[in-house]
Amino acid sequence: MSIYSGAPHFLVAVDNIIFGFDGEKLKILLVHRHIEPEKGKWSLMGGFIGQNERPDTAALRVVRELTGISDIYMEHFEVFGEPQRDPIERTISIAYFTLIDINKYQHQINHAYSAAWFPLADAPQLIFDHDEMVKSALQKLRYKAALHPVLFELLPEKFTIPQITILYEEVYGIQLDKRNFARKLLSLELLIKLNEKEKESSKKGAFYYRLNEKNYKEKFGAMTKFIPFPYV
Amino acid sequence: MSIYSGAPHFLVAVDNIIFGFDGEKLKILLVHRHIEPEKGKWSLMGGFIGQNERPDTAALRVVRELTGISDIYMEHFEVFGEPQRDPIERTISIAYFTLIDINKYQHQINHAYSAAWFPLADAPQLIFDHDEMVKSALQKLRYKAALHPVLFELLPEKFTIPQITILYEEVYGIQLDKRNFARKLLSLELLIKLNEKEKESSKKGAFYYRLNEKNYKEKFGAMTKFIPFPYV
DNA sequence: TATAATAAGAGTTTTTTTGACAATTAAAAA
DNA sequence: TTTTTAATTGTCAAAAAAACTCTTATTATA
Repeated sequence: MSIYSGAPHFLVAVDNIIFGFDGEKLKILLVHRHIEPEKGKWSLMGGFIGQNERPDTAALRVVRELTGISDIYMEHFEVFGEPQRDPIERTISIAYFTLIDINKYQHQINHAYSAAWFPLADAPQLIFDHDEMVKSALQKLRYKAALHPVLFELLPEKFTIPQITILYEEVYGIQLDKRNFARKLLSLELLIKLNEKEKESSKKGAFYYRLNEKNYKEKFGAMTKFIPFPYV
Repeated sequence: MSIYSGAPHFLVAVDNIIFGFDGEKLKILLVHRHIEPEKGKWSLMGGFIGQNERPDTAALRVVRELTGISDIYMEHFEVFGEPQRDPIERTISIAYFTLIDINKYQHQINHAYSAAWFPLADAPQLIFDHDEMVKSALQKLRYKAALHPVLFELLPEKFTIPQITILYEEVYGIQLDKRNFARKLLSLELLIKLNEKEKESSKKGAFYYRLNEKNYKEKFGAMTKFIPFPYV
C-alpha cells in the first residue's frame, strides 16, 4: 500500500479547444453529447487520462480520435480544477488549445462524435465550465500569436497575404494596415512566394506563398511583435 | 456510483518553485526531506490537493505553510504527468512559480520544513523530476519578465535602479547597459522617486524608488520589451 | 476594343524606439 | 583639499514602427 494513501484521488481529464480558420471566421470544433448529463448540449472534445498515459499524450489522442490526425500544434494553457465544475464527480481538467488546418482535415472527422465547427462569435452554450475554457484559450492564443508565428498552423499549405491578414484581424478583432502588416510578415523571411495566384476573391489575384519550414522552426521562438499591445 | 467509474483516479499534487532575490543572486526556496523515499534530499515545496480544494488554492496553501505569507505572485506554468515520475505512486503534479520578497519574509519561514534558500546556480540535486521543474520554471519566468514588470515582486518596497538592473542581469544571465535600461524603466511611469538614498553600496548613494501601484496594475498586462529576444 | 472597377501590392515620409557611446556629479574616505 | 567610487544625466545615429498614396494586374462591361 502506498505511503501516500491518506491523500485523495481524482479523475483527471484533458479538454481541447480546437481552433480552425475557413478563410473568413475563426472557428472551434465542438462535439455533441449523446449521453447524460447535459445530453443534447455541445461540449469541447475531451477525455480521461489513462492509467499509463501522459496528459499531453491523452490530449493528442483525443484530437486524433475526433479528427484522424496526429501532426498538430497543441499547447497546454491552464488547469481547471474547481471542485464542483463537474456535477457527477469531481474532475480536474488539464486544458489545451490546438490549431489545425480546417480544410485539410475536414473530411477526416470522426462522425461518431457528431462534431461541428462553429464560428467563435456564435458558438452555442457549452457544458460545465467549457465556455470559460474557450474564453481563456482565445486569450492565450492571442498572447501567443502576438509574439510567435503560430497562426500559420491554421492555414493550408498554400495561402495568400490577404488571407493571413484576414486571419490576424479575425483572431484579434481589429483592423490592420495591410501595407505595414504585409511588410512585417515578409521581412521575417518565413514565406516563399509561389508562381501561382489565387483568383477567387479578386480580379488581380493574390500570389500564393508557402512556409519556409526551416526558418519557421528556427524563428518560432524568437519573439516578434506581430500585434501591438494592448490589442483593442 | 459515478458514471465515470471506469476511468482511473490519480493523486494530484501541486509543486511550487519559489523564487527570491537577495540583492545579488536569484535564489530558490527548497525543503529538506525527513522521510523516505529520498530522505535527506532536497525538494520543492509541494503537497497533495485536498478533497474540496482548488489547485491554485492548494498551491497558495503550500507556500503559506512554509513561509507564513499569503499575498504573493503565483502563476501556473506546466503540468508534470509522466506516469513514472514518482516511484511510490503515480502523481500528477501541477506546477507553479512564485515570486516573493526574500527580505520581508525570511524570518517567517516555518522551521518544521527545514527550508533553505539556494542560489539557482548552485542548488543541490532535487528529488524526482524537480530539477526539470526548476529549469522549466526559470524559462517561464524569463519569458514572463521580458514582457511584464513581474520582477518587482521579488524586490522590497523600496529599491534602487541599480538593484533592479542587477536583478534583471541575474535572471537572464546577461549584461545590461545601465543607462539605456534605466531610461526604459523610468519611461514606463511605474516608479515613484523617493527623497531618500541607499548608501550601503556606494558613496554617492542611489535614490530609492517605490512602485506606483495604480500604474503597475494597469500596465502589467501591456507587454513591453524589457529584454530583447532571443536573450543570450 | 476600350474602359471602368476591384483588390493586390510596392513606395515615401514622419515619428518613435532602440542601441552605442562619454561626461558629470554626489558623497565618503584619504 | 583631493581622491575614489558608483550614480546619474546626455547625445547621436540607426532601426523599427506608423501613417499615408499611388500604381498595377486582371476581369467585367460598355
